[in-house]
Amino acid sequence: MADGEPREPTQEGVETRDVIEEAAVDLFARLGYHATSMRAIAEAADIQPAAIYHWFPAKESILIQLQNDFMERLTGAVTAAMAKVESPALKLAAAVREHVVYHGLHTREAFVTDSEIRALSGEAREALLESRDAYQEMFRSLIVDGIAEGELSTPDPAVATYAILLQCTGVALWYQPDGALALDRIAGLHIQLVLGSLRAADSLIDEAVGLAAGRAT
Amino acid sequence: MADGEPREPTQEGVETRDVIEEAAVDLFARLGYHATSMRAIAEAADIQPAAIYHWFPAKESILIQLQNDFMERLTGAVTAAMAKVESPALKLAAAVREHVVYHGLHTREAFVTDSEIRALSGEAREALLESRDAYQEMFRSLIVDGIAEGELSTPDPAVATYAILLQCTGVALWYQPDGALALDRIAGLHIQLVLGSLRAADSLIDEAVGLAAGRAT
Amino acid sequence: MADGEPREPTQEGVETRDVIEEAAVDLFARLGYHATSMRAIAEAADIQPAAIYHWFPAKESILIQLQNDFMERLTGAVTAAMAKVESPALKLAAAVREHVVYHGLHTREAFVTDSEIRALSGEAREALLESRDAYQEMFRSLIVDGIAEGELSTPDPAVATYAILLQCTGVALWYQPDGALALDRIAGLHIQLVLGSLRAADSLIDEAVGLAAGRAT
Amino acid sequence: MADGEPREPTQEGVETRDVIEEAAVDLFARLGYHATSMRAIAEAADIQPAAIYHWFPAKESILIQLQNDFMERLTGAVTAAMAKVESPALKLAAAVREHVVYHGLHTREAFVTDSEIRALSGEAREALLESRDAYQEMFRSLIVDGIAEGELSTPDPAVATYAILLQCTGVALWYQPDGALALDRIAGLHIQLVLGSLRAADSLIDEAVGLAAGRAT
DNA sequence: GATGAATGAGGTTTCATTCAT
DNA sequence: TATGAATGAAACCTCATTCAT
Repeated sequence: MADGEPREPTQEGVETRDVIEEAAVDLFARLGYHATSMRAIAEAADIQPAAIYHWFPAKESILIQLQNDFMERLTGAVTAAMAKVESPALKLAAAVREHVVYHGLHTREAFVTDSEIRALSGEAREALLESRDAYQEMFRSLIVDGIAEGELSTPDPAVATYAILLQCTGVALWYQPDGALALDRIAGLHIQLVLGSLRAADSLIDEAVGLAAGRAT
Repeated sequence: MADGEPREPTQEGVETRDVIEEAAVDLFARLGYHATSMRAIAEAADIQPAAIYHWFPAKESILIQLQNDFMERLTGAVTAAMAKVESPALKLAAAVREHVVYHGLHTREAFVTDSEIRALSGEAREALLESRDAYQEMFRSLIVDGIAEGELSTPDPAVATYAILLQCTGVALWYQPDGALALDRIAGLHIQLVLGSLRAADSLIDEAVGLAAGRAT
Repeated sequence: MADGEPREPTQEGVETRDVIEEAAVDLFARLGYHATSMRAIAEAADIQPAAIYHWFPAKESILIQLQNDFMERLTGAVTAAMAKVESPALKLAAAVREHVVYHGLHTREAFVTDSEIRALSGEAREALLESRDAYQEMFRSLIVDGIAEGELSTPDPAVATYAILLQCTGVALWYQPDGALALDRIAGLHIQLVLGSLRAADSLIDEAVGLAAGRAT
Repeated sequence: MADGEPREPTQEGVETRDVIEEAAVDLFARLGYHATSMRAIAEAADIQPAAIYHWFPAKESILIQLQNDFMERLTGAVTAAMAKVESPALKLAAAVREHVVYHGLHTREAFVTDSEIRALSGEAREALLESRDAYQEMFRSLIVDGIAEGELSTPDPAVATYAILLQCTGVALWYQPDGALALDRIAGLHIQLVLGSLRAADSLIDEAVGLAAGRAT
């Protein structure tokens, strides 16, 4: 938030900033942060390298903004989705669904946020790790609650949380918008996999998948 | 360790190659391939940068060797583990167990192999993608066979394969050898999660976990 | 001149490009292309090595530009000189004169263009060889025409062309602007040598030398 | 002579030294001295780079030996050829013939000797320049003598010497042993060109060409 | 708001050479 | 007689960044 504050948002200016971000996320996702040069970003954005420094104080700021924005919006979307249902298992299903859909809609941002944490230095890294941990904790406590309520079962909620988030986050790695599989269906499949791996009852799984179906972000 | 200090005369030349590889895998895993300089590798290996070129023709070659070695050994270990049991579900459990254990024993190699495919160029990239795809296909066909035999169930074996491998591979991201959790136990947990997500019967899961337990790589 | 001294603000950016070219041609001529480092060029141009890359994409580009410019201007000057007289022998004399004078005025460019063709790679080499061959062909056909008209005589026009161009080009190797010999006189001497070696009549030689005299480039 | 003295000439050893020299002259001629690496020479000689240092103390020594040998042998051959005839013009013709033939038989050595003088440093450069100057002086004094005897005529013997040697030396640049032109004929042509450019009588030229014909080195 | 020019540090790689064996 | 391993310097070039305009 602190880094790379937007200047006065005249219409043209804001566009340039967006063009830079778009170019950056695309290159970061395809080549990686360190393999992407400011020159390459500038070229993709059809401006001069120096112009980037009007909008971002440094290369790292583009990354930071990207990652923080993604985490904030993801957390918001998932929190909102969870609020709409009651039981822990259904909340978990809603969270999984929103997580998968959001990752499918923003594969590049998701991948960059996840894989380039190590490119950050100092405070920015700490901050991102913190919000990531908070995000994971949301899922873990749902699982714990679900166990407490007898809906779910697993010998190790912490490991299960890692495993579940990894498989859901991984959607960003292979999902393609123009592919044969609809994002909605993929989300449903993941609910089934997740609740299945937590030994939920068939009826609960069916309910969870059914509730989730047909709703878009 | 300091500059100028004479090193103990290396026992064999090949040791230098190993030292370079060790330094490289460590840095690649911590910083990423592009964020790791040859100078840094040389420093970590306590040699001059030029000496690296006596053993590897280019920076990329170190990465290629690392990745190919890992994939080859992983595939070998998993194939061998699968051969020891009969039914598709038990083969899958054995594969999951070996995959998790191998990734836990070689977290850095696993992570670098997985995350730095894009750092490769041309043929090396194609070759690695090919062997990765073949590896994935092993798992997918086990799932398909398990469904055919009535042991397993999932609406979409392809998506399930992605999801399962992602969560098992992810062990390399968080497992720490000196942590509280034994690798053996983590492997067992993943068998439970995987077979659970594929709706295997409780008895089958128990059998699979039991069979796997107590065997080391 | 010394380090750290502020330079007079360059009048125009393009001047830097010229300074680089001047430094490069000087070093290439004295040390050879491969013995000249970018650092040395930068130092001679009183800029940082990186600044060169603002004006030329690579070391080879400096050479290519140098050579192409020289060949183009030389060909233009010689072609123009030839157009001013009628008979083949007089055209040849005019060409020799212009060739010698141009080489004397641009000894370094001439020498570098001639001697560093092999430093080029691929297309640039082909292109330069082509323009050099076309240039040689101009001289050869003049000799052939002169023979046809009975003005000149030689058993082998091709060999004569090589020999004549070598001796005229060689002026760039030994001529010194501040030396005792005027360029004009050297050009006249070469007309005499060339026409003499082609058995031209004394009267024709005298006419050719006379026509050429007193005209500057 | 001083540099790179041959060790005890056991049969194998001498062979290695020759192989190195052969590889070096070939590469120096094709790529230039500075563009040729010791590794490349070693590879062409099918040995390890370190082995070269058993036979030559440094890269420059290979060049020095090459150039000195060539100049010594060339001077010897030309001197011997000159001794066989009497008048200055015929001596010049014999010298031209021997010079051309020797350059045709040793194009690579000739070219390297001529073009890589600037690659030498210090004493070696001085020494080579000295022997080159002495060689040129031989030709110049023949021309001066020829003029004194009324056989030859040129307004400037010094310039004529440069021009004549440049065209004759240039044979090394374009002559190809397997080409259509016999070296003998090329030598004859150059005698004609040289004596022609010095305004020798037709009868003298015919005699000079005739005397030279049919003799091989 | 954006550019063109430039910088200083550092990137990967190659160089000629050395030396113990 | 030759090698394999290693070195320190330097090669070309790219990097993120700055700044006057």
